[in-house]
Parts: sequence; C-alpha cells; structure tokens
Amino acid sequence: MTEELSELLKVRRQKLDEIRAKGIDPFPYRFDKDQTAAGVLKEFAKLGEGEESKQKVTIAGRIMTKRGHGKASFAHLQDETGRVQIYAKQDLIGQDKYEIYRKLDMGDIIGVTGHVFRTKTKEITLRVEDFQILCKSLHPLPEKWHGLTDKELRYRERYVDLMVNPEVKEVFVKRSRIISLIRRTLENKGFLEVDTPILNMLQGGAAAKPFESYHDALDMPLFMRIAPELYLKRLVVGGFEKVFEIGRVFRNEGISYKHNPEFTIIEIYEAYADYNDVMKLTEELITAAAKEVLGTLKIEYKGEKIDLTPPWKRLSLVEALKQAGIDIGGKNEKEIRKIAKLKGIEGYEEIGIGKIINVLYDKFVEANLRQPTFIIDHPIETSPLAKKHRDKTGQVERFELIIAGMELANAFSELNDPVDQRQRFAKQAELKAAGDQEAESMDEDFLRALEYGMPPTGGLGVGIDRLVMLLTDQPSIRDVLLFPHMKPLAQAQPKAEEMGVLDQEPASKPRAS
RNA sequence: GACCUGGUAGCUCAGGUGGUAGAGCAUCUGCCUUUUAAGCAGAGGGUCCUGGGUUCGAAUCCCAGCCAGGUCACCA
Repeated sequence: MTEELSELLKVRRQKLDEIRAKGIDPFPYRFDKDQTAAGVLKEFAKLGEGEESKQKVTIAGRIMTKRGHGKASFAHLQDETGRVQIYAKQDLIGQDKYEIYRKLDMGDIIGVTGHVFRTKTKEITLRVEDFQILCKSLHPLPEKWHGLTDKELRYRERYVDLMVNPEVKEVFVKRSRIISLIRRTLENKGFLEVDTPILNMLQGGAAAKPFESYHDALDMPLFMRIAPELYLKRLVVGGFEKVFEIGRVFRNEGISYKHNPEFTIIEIYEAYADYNDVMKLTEELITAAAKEVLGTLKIEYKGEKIDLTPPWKRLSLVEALKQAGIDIGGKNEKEIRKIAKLKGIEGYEEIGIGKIINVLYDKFVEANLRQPTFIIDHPIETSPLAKKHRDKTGQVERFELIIAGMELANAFSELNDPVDQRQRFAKQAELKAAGDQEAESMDEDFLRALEYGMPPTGGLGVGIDRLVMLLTDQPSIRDVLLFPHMKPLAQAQPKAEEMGVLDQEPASKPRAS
C-alpha cells in the first residue's frame, strides 16, 4: 500500500516531514482546553460587532474549512459540540508561526488560544493568538459542499461520515439516550441488569440459525447466542424476580433494511406477571423513550404519521388475519391449508400448520400494520417457549408488537410447566431432525431448572435497533448501527498467512500469556 | 437467492450512437490582513470496479464476476 500513494497523500506526508524538520511534534501527547466550540458561541453570544472578549479561551478541534487571505486566514474548527470560526493573522502570531499555520490542512487537529470577537459578517470568531498542532491528518476530507454521500463509503468509513455529517452523530447520540432511558426506567422499577453467556453450547431462545464457533482448548463447538432467553429464565428460577439484559445477539440469516447479522436486544423477565402485564410494560418503556428523545408521542416515520399514545391496539392473530380477508376461525388444518393454497402459499405441504399460519400472517398482515399494534395469541407450533393460552386451545399467550410494518417486540407468558416444555423441545427435535436449522435444541439443563420450579413469569424481547430506527426516523438498520455489516473489499480480506495461523492445531500454537 | 439501478480524479458528478476523458470542490505554485461554497492567475492528478470477448481501436458494445443501493423472497 505505502509505495503507491496518490499525490494528495504524498503531499500530506511531505508536510508531516516538514513539521518534524522544524522540531515540532505532529502527534503530541495532551492538550489543556478550557472551552468547547458550542461553549464559545454561547458564552460570547452577546458580543457586538467589532467587540472583543475580555478573557482568552482555549479550544481544540479539527479544521473543517479554510479560507486563506495571504497574511490572514479564516477557518472553522470542529469539536464534539459543533463548529466555531477562528481567525489567524501574521501580525498576531508572527511570521514563523504563520508560515506553519498556513500549511495546515483541512482535517488537521489543532488547539488554539485567543480572544473572541464578532466579525463584520456577524460571526462569533476566535482570534488566534497561539496555536499548537495536535494531530496531523494524512488523509483528505470529502468535499466541503456535497460532503460524503456515497452510502457504501459512509458505512465503511463511518469515522468520516461522523466527521462531516452532523445528523449522523445526532442519531447515535439519540440511540445512546434511548438505551440509557430504558435502563433507568427498568432500574427504577426494581429490575436488575445481568449478563449471561454469549458463547453457548446449545441453540435456543429463538427460531434462528446460529453462527458456529469452536473452542480449541476444550475441543468443542460453540454457538454464538441467538437470544439470552433461556439463561434469563434460569435466573428467575434462581430467585431474581425482575431481571433484564441488554446485549448483542447473532443470527445467521440474510441482511435487509431491518436485519443485521448481529443486533442489540433487550430481554426482560418479571416473575408473577403475564403477557397482559408485559404489554403495559412495553407501552411504558417505549413511550418513555419517545417522550424523552422526541418530546412527543406523535412521530413521523418515513413520511408516515404514527401515534404512540397508549393504550395500543390489541388484536388476535386470528382476528388480524380475518381483517385481511383470511378467515381461519374454527377451521381445521385441511381447510386452512386450502386457504393458504388459494392465497398463493405453495410448497408448505410438509410444514406444520402453525408455520403456515405464520406465513399467511407475515405476508398479508404484518407489513400492513402501521400504527402500534399488539398481535396476540399465536399458534403453539411456532412458540415452543410460550405458555398455552388459558382459554384458546392450540394457541399460546404471546404477543408481537408491530409498528410501521416492523416487528419491534416479542413476548409471552413464559412456559413454566417442565413436562410441557420437554414435549415442546421434543417437537423441535423432530423438526431439527427433519432439517429445520432454526429449531430449538433439547436443553436438559434448562428443563432441570424448570423442574425446580419457575414462578409464573412474563418475558419480553425488544429489538433495540428497530426501536431506534423508528424513533430517529432512519430508513435502514444500517443507519442506526455505527458499523453495519459489509462484505469486505478485496484488499480488506485477511491475508493467507493470517488464516494459516488460525487454522493451526492448538498444540502447535504458541500460547499468548 | 431473484430482479432493477449504479461503480469515471481524494470528494460530488457529467460524458459515452466505439476514436483513447471532463467540471466543481480538494491539492500544488504565485498574489491577496474580516472571509464563510472567499477571490484572481497558472499547474499537476485517472488500472473510467475486475476479468474475458467483439473490433484496426473498448471507459463506451457483449459475457462473466466483485461491491453497493433498492424491490421482492428467505428470515424475528
């Protein structure tokens, strides 16, 4: 790479050498600043034109624009809080220093000290009386006017995206606040945050294909978790009555505007609660986040008005299908299969009736639900961890929360009958044997835990990324992930030698201490 | 996985009925001490995504592939 630099990169490296030749460290160790860009704008907002601050301030940041005028020049310095204009002239800092200043590039990080004044054009500006290079930038920034718009580049080089597109930073600040607020709300209600294993021996807690890994020393395969569910329920067995975990899960599936192979989930379990209680909790958590971050419950997503004012509609899956013109109420399996076939659902002959109902629902209901809706009471076949419905046979007490056609949450009255759970796992084992890669593993340890006894429990999982999409009006999950998954560019792929090291037998591998 | 669209200078883009590549910004040189897409004058910068094919000649046409975005499918 280093031998074939473009002209622009060469020029910057030459400047780096020149700076060093002058005895200046282009990468010094620390810097004391006493103000921020936003702070300067705020503190000196009252300065009149031509008026100057009594005190000096020191700020640091990245040079984002430059307008040279011979022996004086303007620039904008950007820090985490925003941008402020700076003005340097040779008279003030001396010829030697000004020569250095003049050669600074956009992208360089500097610290500046001086009084603040207001220019003819009324902009609050720091007059540079001294400055220091804090980091020489060797890579040119994108164009100042159009910026960085290429989506691929924005995702691959998120650091540049964050520098030049302030609204991107805003999304991630909001994301952090949403998560923080949910955490705080739960803690205030007496929930305990916990961490459970990410490397799992078994696949469980959701219908999804896992990523596989391998532990060399133990000589055993491991799965990256697809959900923390089964561990969290063990904790309820152990006596924690209100627990939650916010963490990453990994699902080996396709990528789309609402799917990334790794994503953040929050799972919450509350003993002595059922799914009706959990619906209320869901409303509470999401509306609290919306109020805090947006200040309103009437939001707009992709140009569509969505009203988050609770209570949200509760609609049974059967009823939702009926409203979509698919009436399966009181019908037997044969009749439902016939309806599915009429609706163009083909190739599911050998698949269970529950799955067929799910396909009908996915295809004809979910995408059309725009306002917040709890779809409740799902077929038992596709819900192996949910408790049988107290009234409806063949169904479980489960809900999915749909907003803007996206599933945001999934929850049940948790199955705590160990005998029933064993039967459900057995069914899953059959499916797995028949080639269903998403079926649950038979988890004997989890069954043993249930045999000790788990109180009646309501459980909830919320897709944090999708929630953030909704609350920040971002069209793709990639826009709420700092580093969304991308296929590697050819040059970014691991070198053959590196792969060779990884593939070696553990015995011959030098152990890091 | 299927289909559609795109990939040209560091960035944003134009061009292309086949004749060997352009703009703006950025960069470099000179001038310029209140500008803000600063200005003026000049200069440099390209595997036109990759590989094949057709052709006297391909950035352009054809085929295959890679990467991305979108739609659909799969999928919580």
